[in-house]
Amino acid sequence: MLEKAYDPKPVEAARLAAWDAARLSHCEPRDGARPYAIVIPPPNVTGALHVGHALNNTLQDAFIRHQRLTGAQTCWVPGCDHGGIATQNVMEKQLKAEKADRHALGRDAFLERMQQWTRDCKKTILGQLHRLGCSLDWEREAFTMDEPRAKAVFHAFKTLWDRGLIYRGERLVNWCVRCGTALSDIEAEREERKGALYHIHYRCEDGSEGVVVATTRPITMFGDTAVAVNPKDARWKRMVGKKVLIPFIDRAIPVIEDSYVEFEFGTGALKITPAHDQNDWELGLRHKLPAIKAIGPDGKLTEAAGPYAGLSREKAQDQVVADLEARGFLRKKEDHKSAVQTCYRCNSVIEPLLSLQWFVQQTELAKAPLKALDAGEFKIYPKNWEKPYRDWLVNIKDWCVSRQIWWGHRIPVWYKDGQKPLVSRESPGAGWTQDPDVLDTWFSSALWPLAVFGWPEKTKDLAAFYPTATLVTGYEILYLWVARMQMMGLAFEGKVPFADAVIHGIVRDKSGKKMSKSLGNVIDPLLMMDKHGTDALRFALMAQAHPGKDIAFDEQSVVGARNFVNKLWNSTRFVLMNLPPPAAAVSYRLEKLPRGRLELADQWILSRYQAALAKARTSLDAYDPAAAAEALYVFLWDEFCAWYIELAKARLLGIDGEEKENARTILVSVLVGSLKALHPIMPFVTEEIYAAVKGYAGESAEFLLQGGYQDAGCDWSNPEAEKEMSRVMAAVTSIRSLRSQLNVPPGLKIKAVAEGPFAPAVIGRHRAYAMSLAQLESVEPVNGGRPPQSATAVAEGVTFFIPLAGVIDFAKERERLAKDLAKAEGDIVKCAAKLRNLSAAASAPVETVAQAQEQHDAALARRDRLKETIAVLS
RNA sequence: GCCCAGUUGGCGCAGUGGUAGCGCGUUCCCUUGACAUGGGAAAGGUCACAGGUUCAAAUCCUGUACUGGGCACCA
Repeated sequence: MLEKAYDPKPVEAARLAAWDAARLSHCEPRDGARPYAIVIPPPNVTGALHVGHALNNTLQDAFIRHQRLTGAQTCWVPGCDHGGIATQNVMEKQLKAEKADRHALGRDAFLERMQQWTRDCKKTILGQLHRLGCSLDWEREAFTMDEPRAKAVFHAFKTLWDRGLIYRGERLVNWCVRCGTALSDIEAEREERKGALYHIHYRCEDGSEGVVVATTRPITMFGDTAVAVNPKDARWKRMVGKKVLIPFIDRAIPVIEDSYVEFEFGTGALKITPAHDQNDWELGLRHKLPAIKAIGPDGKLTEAAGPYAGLSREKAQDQVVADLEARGFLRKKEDHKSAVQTCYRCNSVIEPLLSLQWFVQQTELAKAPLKALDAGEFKIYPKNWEKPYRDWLVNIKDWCVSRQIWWGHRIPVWYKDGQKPLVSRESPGAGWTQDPDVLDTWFSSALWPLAVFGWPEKTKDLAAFYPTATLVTGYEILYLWVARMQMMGLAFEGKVPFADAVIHGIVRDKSGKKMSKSLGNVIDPLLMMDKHGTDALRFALMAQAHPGKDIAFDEQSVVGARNFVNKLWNSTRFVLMNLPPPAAAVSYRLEKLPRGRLELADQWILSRYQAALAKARTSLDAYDPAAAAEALYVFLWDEFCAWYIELAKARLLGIDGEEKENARTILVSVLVGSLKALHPIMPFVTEEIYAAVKGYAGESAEFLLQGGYQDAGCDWSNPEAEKEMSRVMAAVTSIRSLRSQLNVPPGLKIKAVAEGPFAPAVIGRHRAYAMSLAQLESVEPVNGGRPPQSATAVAEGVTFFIPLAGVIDFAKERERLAKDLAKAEGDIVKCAAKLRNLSAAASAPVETVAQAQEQHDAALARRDRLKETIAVLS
């Protein structure tokens, strides 16, 4: 016998142990079954998982389990990402807390510590994924920096090099002063900040007035190599060709013309600093201007800044502005908002810096992904991300892949005086030194779907599971990761790495704010699992995972899901209580039911059951778990438990016979089929229940995943039964409502009489339903008119009179009925308007007209009954 | 500046042409042999605004406002 309340902890532990022991989620490629593979977005080894990871991985697990239940051979590959800058930052913080730093430690010792950290962190993360119930193939664990992946990285680099798609060059790159490394364009985020626009006077070399330039960053003037004005700008025409002097250092720079310069902005004169601004860099190229670095990689001003050399950016800014003002160079200072670029890892302001870096040429590589998108070989769900994705590929710029950090794949290029650089994994010999930089962490991530299957080797796994089916990730890494995987996969294997990308939202706090440690609003998924159970957390997330939308996460939703889990548990308890002992039990299977002899509730629930399962399946096929969760929740709670179980009670308590057996068959079958449908979302409780009931269902699979979805055997769809049942329910509800409003004690059985076209059904074949669900002592036809001292309940096709001598308050009853009447009148107006509309239109569908007519007539009938009753009461 | 989403009861969200739904919360009643992690009944919304298309609009179109996001930026 099951416990009264579901206790997730012991169940989860036991189920995980059993799944592991059976290697349930391990897969070897085999012939015959359709492959369905997913590679996990490898979490960075930066710490523990957060609730966003819980969402991401529950989605994947739901899809994997769903596909497996449909008969696919599924493969879900686990792993972690070394996480480059992000992880190195974590370690640097640790070192700082120990009053140490990586330079003091040295590269080798630092890397050793990183390895140790990585081992611990991987264990934590994979343990958490395991706890979440993820049916990952634990025997395939991969890491972006392990040996097989290192081989893949080298092979990719070498291949791109050989194809001429990798080059080294001095370019203006996004430089994070704090992280001490270059970043790619997408790793620099833009942020609007308040600042000032400074108007600075540059004297003319010949002693004349000179020009006034406007800039937000006065300190870059030490790197100026020209001042540009618009050729059509009469104001500055006189200055063109002359030379002006940079304040404080008096370096002379030419005044040139370029139509890029806007008249309206600032003074119309633009100082040009090719080494510190992207636009200036391009202007510099156009006019063959030299590039002078005024700010170094450490964020401090260089010798070019003369007296300011050695000051930090921030200090120098204040000092230079003060001095400009003191010396009369500052002509004007106005408030100005400008977009600054910040580092996506540490949020500090990025400095455009001229430096020697490695780049991957992108235009060529972007062609195949665009073609794949156009051809429909690659789809993004939801579709609205396809346009930004396409735009990014179309406007793509070369990818800076070198990072001046230590944690990562070292660039496999070796240098020796007088020799061409050599691409090699191993040292080519004495005298050669390896490039000190490492590759962007996204370089190895881009190879992930290939590398986890052993690429570049032509492995069986690669043949079986590449291309993979689905990639599940957040929109924040659509370009950073998704697009790059497409480029690499197509470049190396000629096939998309995954056919579908499912883009989900981010999990926010309950008021919709982004979770962050500093706000203190982060939700720990482990805590949620501890408090409410893993299935509850998973269900809560899935029920809100509408395609592409963010989730406002409230712990209450987990409590609600926990309640649903418990409801499922208890409905099972009820079913088991009403079955014969296992030894005596036959197997209850839908195909054994006598189709022609089922009663209304049976026909109804089977029809609803079939619809719910179909909805759940198609929703999961369409990557819409919220719709699947909703369909199953409503079916199980509001239909199966609230109505069917209640209706079946009478039969189960009654005499043995076909009717009781039918009820048992349906209870067991519908329960088992629903468990299977629910299993992708809540694997633990469904597995536990399945173990308890599968014997009755004639199933022998050890685990739910091994059995596949239930085959209903035939089409149970039955619109007539659904309609009839909904009328019964409405009749029952009308009596319940009356009882409640007249304060009839719930336990008190009452007598009722009924009239109307649907009354024979209520009194006759559905008599037992009405009796038990509405707590009636009896229900009889009206004989000789309305009973005196009775209350009235008007439902569609049937009116009940409940004699309540002494109990009934006539004023209250009139009030109640008046309300119903008003509702009926309102309905009539609406229905009549609709009917008029429809009759005026030639194109109106016949069924719509018939339905509207029916609704109209029903409302009319209801109104008439209510009017009569009110008249009698007055 | 351009583009894309969103705007529905107190809160969070479904709902792509035919009388507005769900969860949580709220009110009243109920410890009746599955479940108080429960049951029953109820209150609560002119579906952001303005036009338009249609017999019929929360739903389709146009515009506006606000919110969020993406992209690109005039230093």
